[in-house]
Formats: sequence, structure tokens, C-alpha cells
Amino acid sequence: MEHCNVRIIEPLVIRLSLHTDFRPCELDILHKLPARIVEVMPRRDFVRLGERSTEVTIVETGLVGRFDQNRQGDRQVVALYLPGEMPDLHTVVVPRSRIALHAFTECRVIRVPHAALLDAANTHAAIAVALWRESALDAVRVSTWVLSIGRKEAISRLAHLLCEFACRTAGNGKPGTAMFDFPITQVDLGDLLGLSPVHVNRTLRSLRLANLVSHERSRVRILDWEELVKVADFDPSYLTAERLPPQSDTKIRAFA
Amino acid sequence: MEHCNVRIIEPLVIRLSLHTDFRPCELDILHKLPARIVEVMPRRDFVRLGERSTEVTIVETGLVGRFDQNRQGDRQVVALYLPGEMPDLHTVVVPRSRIALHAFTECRVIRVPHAALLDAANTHAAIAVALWRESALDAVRVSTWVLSIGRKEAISRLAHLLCEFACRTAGNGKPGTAMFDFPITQVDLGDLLGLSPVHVNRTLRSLRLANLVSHERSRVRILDWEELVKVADFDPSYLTAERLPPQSDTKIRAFA
DNA sequence: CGCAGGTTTGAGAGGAGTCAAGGGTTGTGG
DNA sequence: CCACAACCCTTGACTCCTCTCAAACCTGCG
Repeated sequence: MEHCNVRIIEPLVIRLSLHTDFRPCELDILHKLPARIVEVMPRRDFVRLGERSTEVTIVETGLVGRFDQNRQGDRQVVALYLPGEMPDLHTVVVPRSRIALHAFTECRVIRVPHAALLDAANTHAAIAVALWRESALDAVRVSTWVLSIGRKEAISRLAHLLCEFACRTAGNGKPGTAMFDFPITQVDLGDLLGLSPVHVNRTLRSLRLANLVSHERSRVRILDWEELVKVADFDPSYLTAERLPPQSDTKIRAFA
Repeated sequence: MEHCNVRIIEPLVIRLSLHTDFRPCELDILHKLPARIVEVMPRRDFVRLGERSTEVTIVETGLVGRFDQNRQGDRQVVALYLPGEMPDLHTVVVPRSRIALHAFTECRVIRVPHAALLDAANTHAAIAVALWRESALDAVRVSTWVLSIGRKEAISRLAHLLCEFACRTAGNGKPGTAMFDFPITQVDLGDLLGLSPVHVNRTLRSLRLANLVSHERSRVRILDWEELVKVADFDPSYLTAERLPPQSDTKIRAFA
């Protein structure tokens, strides 16, 4: 384990700073978090169901999926994680929770001990709130996913996934007719969408025949964003968090 | 709005104390939170999609569902909330998030302004961590739900819902052959499970014919818990959080 | 008594799963 | 440079789970 490496932990600081303004002392605490880097081979489950986790994961490069599976072993991916995101952040406060992580591609991930993060949160309220916030944004994406899986048919679910992925990789620019890496096999797509691989294939074909997207070996090009959004019933507002009013040093407790 | 009413806010304190040990000063802050009580008629959407929420809800009595809906208006209930639970806690840190709440029964709910809770969290790390924790437990339930909807067929989903409901209402006692209130119509069940009402009816019938449960006007009796758990592929471990090691006054920062 | 809302059941349609076979690509080793 | 294996994608045929439409049937209530 690398020791207090400012460089290693930087992606976490950047990520949290997207929605939270830290004071210097808090930044200092974050930078002093212990962290180690782990390289993960593609198509590997690097956190397995049933293992009790003691570290949190931050994706530095690659694509990670959090999944669960039923007794027969059918997988359901619950959420996807891009660089900067944290697939198992909630395990800091719910360490007993069932968790499994899969690397869709070769990945480099950062791992930070629960104990250290929890201590930072327990001593610095702003850090605790920032982590809660990050956790909540993840939960909001999962909730949106529930609607998609429960109440939309295959083509809509797939379109929604593509829309979400396009938005999340595009940064803040609108996706438009973007092209992006999509290193996910059709079997994986089935596990994401709750569909059989065969049906994923047919559904992809119908998106292609409708001239909404084209795709060739792990790259996707969006041909008709407007229509794709309509098919997906997609509203991107859930993906971004506005910046909260910063913690007031001069407290204005309007209700106290 | 009642003013700093210790009595009103008590359910929140009790709930958080289930998994967090507070210091007196933190308890004091919690007890001083502003709160008001709202009575909600049965079958009412008392928080609607699109409204920007400024208050958090704590269920005091009754049964609340958090839901979303697609363009055609089909509903999907994302999570159920029993007394003591908080359906929109995450909106404190993600106020822009899409949220709608439905009262399945007549309810009494407590409402606390975001600003006050956020301020308490920003000034008291233990409160922030406790709220994060409560939020994370909710997220874990939702994730489990994704597996159920995505990778299980109707009878298994329904059985899973019954198992979860039985466990959550039973407190810590094992449900066994319990009987409990289940004030949910078959249409509502469809919205919970992502099924049509007609199919809910047939699925209920097959559970009944298999002698796993019986039900008459909003009461359910579990006849064969073991078998129901098997059909549901149910593992209750995700429902409870163990108590975390308390915040150390004498800090032992093993990694710093 | 009659209405409203929930439940039950039937019949037919359709979306998605399963089984199975063939075709492409990539990478490795001879 | 070719052969082969592994993996993924594609397609067809058939089955099955779930949906929709529709009609009764309850039950509580005004």
C-alpha cells in the first residue's frame, strides 16, 4: 500500500470537488488519505459477492459494473461506473452490503480503506456531506434504472442506456451526433438491461435499421439524438448535481 | 410550522439511533430541528414529479411509495417506506432529483426543511454520517430491487416483495408464519413489480394455490416461509445495518 | 339500491426467452 | 503465412411469459 500519496488520491478529490467546495484543511485531509492502485484485467470480477469489503474503489481508467445475481447465476448489472466514479462508496457506511464488481475493460482502480474514509467523514462534516452526496447521485441513477427496467420495453431500455452513457462520457457537452467507446458485449448488455443476449442483438438491429445509432466493434455513433431520446424517454437532468450552497462559516440558521 | 418541537422530531432520532450512537450535543441538535406534521389522505400523491422539494419526509404512520413514471404515465414504484423511514432523504444533497411520493394508506408524515438538516449535517459530522448511512440503506434496498425486476419472473418478484415486507414490518423477529397488514391493491402491486394488474392477480393466485400465502382484504398470512423464501430467492441480510464502530474521540488513525 | 373500485377469469396477441446453427474477428502457434 | 481456437455476433424457429382487451363478480358505501 502506497502511503499518503497525494498523486494517487487526486481523482477522488477532483470528483468530489465537482459538487463541493472544500476548505484547505479538508483538502489536506483528503490528500492524506491512504490509497493504493490496483490494475485489473479485462472481464474480471475483482470484487466478489460475499467477500466482506474493507476498501472503497475509485475508477481511474476503464469501465466497471456493479452487479448482483440470482440463485441460478443470472447477472443483473445495477450500475456502470466511469473514471472518477466510485462503485462501492456506500460500503463505507453499510459494509455488510452485498457487492460485486466487474471490470468490463482493463481498469486501473484506486482503493482506499473504509476506516480512513470513515474517519475523515467523522471528523470533517464537509467530507461526510460530500461523500453522502456522491453516494446519493449514484442512488438516483439506480432509481432511474428501476423505471427503465420495470416499465419500458427492450428498445427503450437500450436507447436509454445509450443516452445515459453518451451523456456521462461526453462531459458537459451535449452528445449530439457523438461517437464514443462502448466496450460492452451483447451478453454484457443483456446483463445490464435484464434481457437475453439474443434479444439484445435483435434490439440493437432495430435501432440500427431505424437509423438511430450505428456501431462497429465497441464504438457507437449516434445518428439521431432527438429520436433516440424520444425512444428512450430520456431526461438527462438526473445525471448532474448542482452545487449546493456552501457550508456557511457564518451560520444562518433560518429555522433554529 | 411547529417550532423546535422535540416531540415531533423524535421518530427521526429513534430511527438514526438504530445504527448510530450520538453524543449529547448531537442529540440536542437533532431535537432542535424544525419540523411539521402533515396528514395525508390515502391514495394521494403528496409529492409530485417536477416540484422542487425543500423538505424531507419522515413517515410516522402509514405506507408511502416513492415512484417514477414514463411518458405514457405507467408508474414504477422504486421503494416502499414504513414508519420511521425517509422516502426522500437523498433530496437534501441532490435537491434537483426527480421525486414523487404516494401515500398508499392514510399517513402522518413529518417534514423537515432541507436547509435545517443540511446545516446540522454540515456542522456535525456524526449527523452527516448517520444520514448518509440511512440513505445508503435505502439505496441498497433499491439495488436489490433491480435484481428482482431485471432477472426474476413474476412469481419470484412477488414472493420477494412479500418476504421483504414481512421482514421489515416484523421488526427483528423472524417472520415465520406471520400475518401482517398489506394495504396494497393489485394495481399498486403491478406498479411495484413492473407487471400488469391482471398478471399480478394470476401470480397471487399461483402463490395461493401453492399454499405459500393466503390473503384477504389487505391482510396477508404467510403459510410456508421456507418455501416462499426459496421461490423469492430471498436473502434478508441486506435489510439490516450493523452498528459501525463509533466515532473515536481518541482518534486511532491507523493509516494516516 | 346502485355505484365505484377492486378482484377474478377468459381469450388472443405480442414481446422476450430458449435452443440451435452458422458466420466474423482476433489472436496464437505451428 | 496459414490453421485453429476462442469469442462474439447474427439469424431462424419455436416456446412461453406477460400484456391487452373485455366481461363478470364481488364488496363497501352513500
